[in-house]
Amino acid sequence: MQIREVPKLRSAHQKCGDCPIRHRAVCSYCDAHELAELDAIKLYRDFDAGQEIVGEGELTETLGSIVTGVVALHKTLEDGRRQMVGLLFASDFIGRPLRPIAPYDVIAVTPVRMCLFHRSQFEKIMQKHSALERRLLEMTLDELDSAREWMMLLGRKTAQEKVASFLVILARRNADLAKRPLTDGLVFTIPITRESMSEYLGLTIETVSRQMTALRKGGAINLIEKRMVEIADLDTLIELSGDGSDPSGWSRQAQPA
Amino acid sequence: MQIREVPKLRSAHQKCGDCPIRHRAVCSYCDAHELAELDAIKLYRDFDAGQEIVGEGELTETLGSIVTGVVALHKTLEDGRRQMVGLLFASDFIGRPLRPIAPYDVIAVTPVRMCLFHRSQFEKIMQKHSALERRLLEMTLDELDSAREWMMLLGRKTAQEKVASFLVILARRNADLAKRPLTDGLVFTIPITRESMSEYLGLTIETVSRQMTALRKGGAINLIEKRMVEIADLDTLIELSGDGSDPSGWSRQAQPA
DNA sequence: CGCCTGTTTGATCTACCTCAACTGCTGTGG
DNA sequence: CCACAGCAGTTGAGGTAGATCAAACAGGCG
Repeated sequence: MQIREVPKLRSAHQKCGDCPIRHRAVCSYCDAHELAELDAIKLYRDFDAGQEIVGEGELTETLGSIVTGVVALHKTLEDGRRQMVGLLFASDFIGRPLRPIAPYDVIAVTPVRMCLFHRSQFEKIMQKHSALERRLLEMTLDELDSAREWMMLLGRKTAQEKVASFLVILARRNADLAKRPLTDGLVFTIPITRESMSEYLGLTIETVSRQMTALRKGGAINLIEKRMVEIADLDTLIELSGDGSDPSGWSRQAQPA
Repeated sequence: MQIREVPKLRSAHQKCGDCPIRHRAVCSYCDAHELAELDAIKLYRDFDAGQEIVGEGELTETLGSIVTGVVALHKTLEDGRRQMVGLLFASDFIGRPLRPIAPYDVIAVTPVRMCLFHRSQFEKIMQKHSALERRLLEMTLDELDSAREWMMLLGRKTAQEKVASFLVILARRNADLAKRPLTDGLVFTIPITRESMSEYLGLTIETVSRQMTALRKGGAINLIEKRMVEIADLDTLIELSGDGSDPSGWSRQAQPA
């Protein structure tokens, strides 16, 4: 559990200007001067897949952005039941300024590189320059919308709809990142295990597996590998996801205005 | 449905200084000067119980704080399944700056008085004075935590645990507002119908009713009236709610630093 | 090769849903 | 003042989606 004891520090000290998440992360509204201030205090750190980044209830002395990789937020009940409450990707921000105690586990799902700041230093800069604060507010509002969409999924959707919805989200994100339209034939990998999927969707691992097979047999998807999906029939998949015309949501990836 | 056409405008133009939510709302960090600016553009509006304040997918031209009353946020699937995704009380903020399209219905559960601002005016002031923005960020982060706690409830808790959890939240909030400790004997009213409870908890109305009876028969609560609950045995109730020692959460009402 | 982890598939069980009836209030109108 | 309609809530009987328990399979790795 405490692999965290030996954090890797490979300080591949990259200039912020070249950063792959420069235009989407919390720093995206910063001007050159502000960026320089952040640059001076930032710190890269790598985590292995499966490694715990922060434990539920812990005091966190750092916060920062995901540069590469996928991170999951988990809550656990005493008897071990677990629910994923966030799934974060490159450019997403981890840690809550002014709220030092983590209300959930933070776990690297794939190998992850973080761009970290010390809490107090970051908070100081944030109070000085509103660009950071503004962007963080935007990102938090988007997270909140996404959490609410997820609540609808957890509370009211069937197992089939949950799994289909999850695949649509992943497909959207992948099409987005590849700057390609979301169409039949799109192939992407599911970055998490079936077990994590079940924790995301409020199901058991068996039910997730059965629904994946059902979607495959129903012609909505092809399973190229267990973790590699091809969208065979997007319309069907969206239909099965329960939010057909999807007026509001899911696309948290909305461009930052 | 469109009772909204005839909004009451009773402009009981109250000074911000006397406002009951002055020290908790989005404006709580504002100094006298900033407050005066807000005062100049604010507008009170009252809504009846059951009235729709904003519809899902609508463009909202106003945002603001709840002065009195209870407000619910709902999402609806095409086939009519509904999930409550937020339950807001006095001093909570409604509306998302920079995000004009509402991703959910906003409905007055009790009679509600709102303190409203025009979106563009509010955003302008917000960009000028960071006090507003800072407080809004804090409140949004707290909402997000609360949404995540709720996800845990929806995804993993049993019907019994859901209902017990809901009662504990209400009890906490009531004890808080009354500035009294949370103990056996506390009496409070449930501000929503059984139907709304079921939409909050991702259950049916019948299951909610059955679990209320079970909690009563189990000696955890007394039902003074259908909507009025006495905490008979707080320890049992918390035990049944599933998060016994509750390390992290539920207490979104944390004092603003 | 055999072990381990992740995944699939099958058989059964149960918590919660669905459908239906009934109770108690409150308001309305003859 | 009573009849009764309408709504919120409760209770019961039976059905089902998804959980649980169990077994088998596939791929990677020492």
